Order: sequence, then structure tokens, then C-alpha cells
Amino acid sequence: MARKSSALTVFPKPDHDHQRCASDAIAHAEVICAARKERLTPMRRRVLEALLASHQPLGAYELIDRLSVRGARPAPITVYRALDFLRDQELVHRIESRNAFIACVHNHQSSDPVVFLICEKCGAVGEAASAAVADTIKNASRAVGFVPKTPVIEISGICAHCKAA
Amino acid sequence: MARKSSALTVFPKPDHDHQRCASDAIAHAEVICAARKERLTPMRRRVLEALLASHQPLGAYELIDRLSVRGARPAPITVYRALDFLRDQELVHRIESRNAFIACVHNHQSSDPVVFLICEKCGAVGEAASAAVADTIKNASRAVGFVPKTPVIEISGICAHCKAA
DNA sequence: CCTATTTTTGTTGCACCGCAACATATATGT
DNA sequence: ACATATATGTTGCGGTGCAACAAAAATAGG
Repeated sequence: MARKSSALTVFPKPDHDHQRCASDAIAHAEVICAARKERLTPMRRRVLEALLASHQPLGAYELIDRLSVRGARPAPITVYRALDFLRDQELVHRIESRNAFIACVHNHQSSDPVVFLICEKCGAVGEAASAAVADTIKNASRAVGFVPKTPVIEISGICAHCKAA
Repeated sequence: MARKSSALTVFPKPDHDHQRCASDAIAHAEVICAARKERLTPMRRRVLEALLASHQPLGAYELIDRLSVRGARPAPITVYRALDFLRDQELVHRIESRNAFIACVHNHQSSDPVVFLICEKCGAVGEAASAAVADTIKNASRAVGFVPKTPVIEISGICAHCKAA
């Protein structure tokens, strides 16, 4: 994949090619699902697309709003089920600190934890695949006999963009 | 302080002196509040005591149950306000991944982040003051111009106790 | 000491988050 | 085409968290 990029993925640039970034991610999702014999149904795809269209985490009910067209509102449970599926496939992550969900733009090669950098100002979320962070956590855990399993680490703060402004 | 201990605090031993551990923490809270000219009111103290009595994170409503005596139930908002106060003083942390709260048994000298190791089996929470983890996160963040502010990092997994069993 | 002001607690009410249980529809395998 | 598995729709509800206003308690100032 072309977008695999360096060790540390950065915040999505305000000017990046959204259209392409989203369609690439959808393509990736299709590959993943096909390989696992899972079904990326229309509903699931719509949820993923909605998340991809926003580089911010979306709450389940906000997601419902965005999926609504002409009075046709998917029920909460419907969206939650799609989210459950997408999370199982590691195509979407839940941001615990915000009760919200975000599409994963990172290639989950291994089961390494992902570090999310969440901007308190603008709400943007940067995804950082940091082996270093994962390692120190593993070491610190092992020191007390703890076996870590967390897939997601959330760090809130201020992004470069907002700090400048 | 005698209990300041090594770099890595461990899980509370099943046989440790709860009574003393709690009263020490209360004493510490009083010192902190006095120094800051904040008021550790009866309500706030009761909430802190309830959390200290459990070495597991408690949900707000479970906390209410435990604070209830003879039909006198504090309203949710009352407990949430006490929790807000205690969190401001960094005497209590919120465990996002569980919608729950836990008393801090760690001396927040600096504003270093605290790492919680949460056992998926028994629910116990170990508090680890790991400078190494804090540093790698700072470094990884700085690499993308992000200024981290998270006070808490949550790692779920299996504790040594449960792994053995 | 008494009053004015600030701080804390109580009351009422509600919005949001997340899912269980069951019914229906759609896809898949044979 | 049929039986089976999988996915979606319907109904309904419980947990979480707080806003807005009212009352009570503590603190400061004269």
C-alpha cells in the first residue's frame, strides 16, 4: 500500500484528498472482509463511509443523523451492530473517552496497539503506530506480571494545527 | 512518605492493610486540600472513602448505592460533583473504558500521566507510575507536533494473580 | 455578631449511550 | 427450490451524565 507511510502517521492534513483517502480505505475493507469471508453489507459499508467522511470521531447518534435520508433513520441498534462488526474487523475503533467511533486508517498488520492523539480543540484524531510506545507498555506491564491486551491507547492534547492558531 | 515506593507500583496485595491504606490516603487528601485552600467536605470525603474501600473502579451509581444509608440516597448529580472535585485534585481518576472511578493511591508529584493496568478477569486495577511510558508517549507526540495532556492511560489485560489461577 | 457573598448541596428533569429480545428479511449452501 | 444461517428492523428499556434552578452552609467584611 502506498499510504502505509512512516513509523508515525500524522494528522490528516486539512488539504488531503478526502475522496481518495476514503475510497482507498473502503477498498482495503473489501479486501480484508473478502479474505476473512465476512460480508461488508450495504449497511456496514454506509457506516464505514460515514466515519471515513469525517476525520473526527462520531458518536453513534450523530452517525445515525448522517445516515438518515428523507425520514429513513436507522435504529440505534442497527448502527451499533454495524459498528460492532467493523470493530471486530479492526476497521473502526471506539474512542472511549468520547463515546465515539473513528475509522481506522492504519494497517493493522500485527495486533500492536494503536495510539490515538486526540485534539481537545478541533477534535481531530491522529493515529500513531508507535512500536516504541507499545514496547514500553509491554515492559512496564511485564514488570508486574501483567499481560496487556489493549488495542487502543488514547492521548488527548493539542494538535500542531491548533497550537499554531 | 513511606508508601511512595519504587518506580512501578504494583497491584494491591489481597492481604494488605486496607484500613491503614485508606486512612493514609484520606490524610493525604486532607493535606492536599489544605495546601490548596480547597474544602474536603463530608460529602466529598464520603465519596473518596467509598472509592478507597474498593480497590476496584466503581460506577457512579454503584457509588450511590454504597453511600446510601436508610433510604437516604444522594442524587447522581451530587456524587458526580464530588467526583469532579476529587478529579480536579487528582485524588480520583476516571477509568474511561469502564465508566467508572477509582481513588488514586499514587503521589501525583508532577503532572506525569498515570498508567492503569486493568485486569479483565478480576477487575483489579494496578497503578503504575512509569516515567518510561510517559516519555515515549511524549516523544511520539512531539514528533507530530502534538502536545499531550492526558493524565491517564488505560491498559487492560490479565493480572499476575489471575494468570496464575 | 450580623449581614453579604461565595461555595456547596439538594430537587427536578432530561438527553444521550448502548443494548436485549423478538420478528422479519436477505443471503448462502445443497 | 428449500432449509439454514446471517443480517436487519421493531419495540422497549436501563445506565450514564449533567443542566437549571432552589436551598442550605460556609466564609469574608464591617
